[in-house]
Amino acid sequence: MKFSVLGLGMMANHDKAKRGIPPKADFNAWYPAIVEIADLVDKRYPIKGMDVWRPYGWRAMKRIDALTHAEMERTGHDEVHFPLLIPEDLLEKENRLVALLKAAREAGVDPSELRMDEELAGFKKEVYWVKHAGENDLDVPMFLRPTSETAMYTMFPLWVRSHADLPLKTYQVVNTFRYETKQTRSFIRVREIHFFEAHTAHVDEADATRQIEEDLEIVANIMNDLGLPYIASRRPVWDTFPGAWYTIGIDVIMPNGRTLQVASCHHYRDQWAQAFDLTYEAEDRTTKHCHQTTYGMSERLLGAVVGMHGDDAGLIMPPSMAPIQVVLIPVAAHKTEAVMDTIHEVNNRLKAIGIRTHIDDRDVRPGQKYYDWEIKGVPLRLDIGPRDVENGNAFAARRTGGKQPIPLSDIESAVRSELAEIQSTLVGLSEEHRNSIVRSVTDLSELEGENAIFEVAFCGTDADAEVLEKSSGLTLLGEALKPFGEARPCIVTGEMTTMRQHLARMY
RNA sequence: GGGCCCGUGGGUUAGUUUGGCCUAUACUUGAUGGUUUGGGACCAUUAGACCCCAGUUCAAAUCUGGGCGGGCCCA
Repeated sequence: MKFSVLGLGMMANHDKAKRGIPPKADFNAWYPAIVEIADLVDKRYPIKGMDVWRPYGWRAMKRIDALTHAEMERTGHDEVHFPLLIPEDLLEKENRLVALLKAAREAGVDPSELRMDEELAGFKKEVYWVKHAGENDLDVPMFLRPTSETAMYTMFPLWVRSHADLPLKTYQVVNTFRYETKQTRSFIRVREIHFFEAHTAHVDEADATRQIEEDLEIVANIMNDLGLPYIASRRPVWDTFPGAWYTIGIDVIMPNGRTLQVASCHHYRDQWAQAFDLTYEAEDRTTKHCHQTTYGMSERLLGAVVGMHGDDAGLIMPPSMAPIQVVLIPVAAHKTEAVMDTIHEVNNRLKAIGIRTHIDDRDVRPGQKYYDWEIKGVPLRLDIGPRDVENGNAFAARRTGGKQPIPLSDIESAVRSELAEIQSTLVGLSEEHRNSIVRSVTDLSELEGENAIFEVAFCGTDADAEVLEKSSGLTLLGEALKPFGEARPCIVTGEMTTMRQHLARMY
């Protein structure tokens, strides 16, 4: 914000305050403010952690979903839709599975390498229960799905009979529920979650592993579309999803250097299949257990887009998912009829090539429109006034910075290249951001400083990891999917290793 | 699990310590009319609130208890 000696600065300051956007540097104030000011959500619904999606926010989310649907179609997943309610008794299978794995782990592994496992029964406390219907208590209580393994794997055995039914690749986009007791935050920590989950079943471990590789490719595509910097890590054992052989977490690097897990993939091997009797008849007529995977993402993707790209003036939507890619602003339309004619012509031509446009013909001053659309993060603005019509131009202003006239005669390709430039600016910024935040360190004493993620060589036990986390106050994201090229000494044990791990502050 | 704090128009808030001056402050917002319109215009008119229940009291936004809702800190 600029201040002038003439008091105009004071005016500007006051006007800014009208919208009440705190500076982005104060992220913890900026984020909750901007999601409401930009009309993404209405937090006034009287249940904590359950925001109302407003039209603009919902459209933004649906655009992100559209990217996901396109990837699902490309990779041959079929969309399904399971019930929200799950009967309590189905949980028994799952509990038995988790207990079994826990026992096995404890029996087979040196206890010094294991951490204390607090939860397990914790699951029941984090879900919403339906215990009455009408006037009656239910014989079998039901709960609102926190995720759909239990529901789906009850049905999968009915669907899978032979190897010809495999691979089974399904997904759904649904709401899931978690009874959060901690502080909630729009999109980031909520009680009703807009959730995507893909569930697959395969003939063997190798095929399931190939699925995980495909999942990571999908992650890469979507993250590139959204311009988000991320780290994919194989989670430590204690952070592995119950019942999973291993879990890969996808963490976005937020502006303040904290990480936000936006997605995860789980390789279940045949552990769940054994618990749920998910078998198939192989070509050699023998009966085998399926190997399964899941891949989940949530509305946190939108939270990451908001957090990563926004600035002091509001949101910045990447063109790939912006509900409105181009806003058309008629200027001084009352002076020349040709202004509105030109606006409509440009609008029609852009719509014809599939660009999402909006004409802002409200009867307010242009300046107010500019500010409004900056807050909402529309990537490209086209002003058209009498002067522009005369010159055969539209005046293009990029939300990422920069303004210039572009020719009306070739408006389609000019707009396309403006949008492409905005997209690549955002991707470029995201890479810069990653490079500025991730710091490679070789000694425990260097694990200091705010706004940083530390890359280390680490191959210690769970107990070593616990010490590492406790002493630094950071969280171990896990083993990066790409190891170091050459072995280095482990930051704790000093042993040579290529294991590349990250330590960060997580949301 | 333990501790602390808060609840006033759509939003942000003053007033609560010490009950009465509250027929509740200011900004913002909404509506209507007019003048305006190339970076947040202005004027006029107008709309809108003390979380709920019980109690104390001549008198409660203010005190007490409970409920509901929200926030923060620690494990």
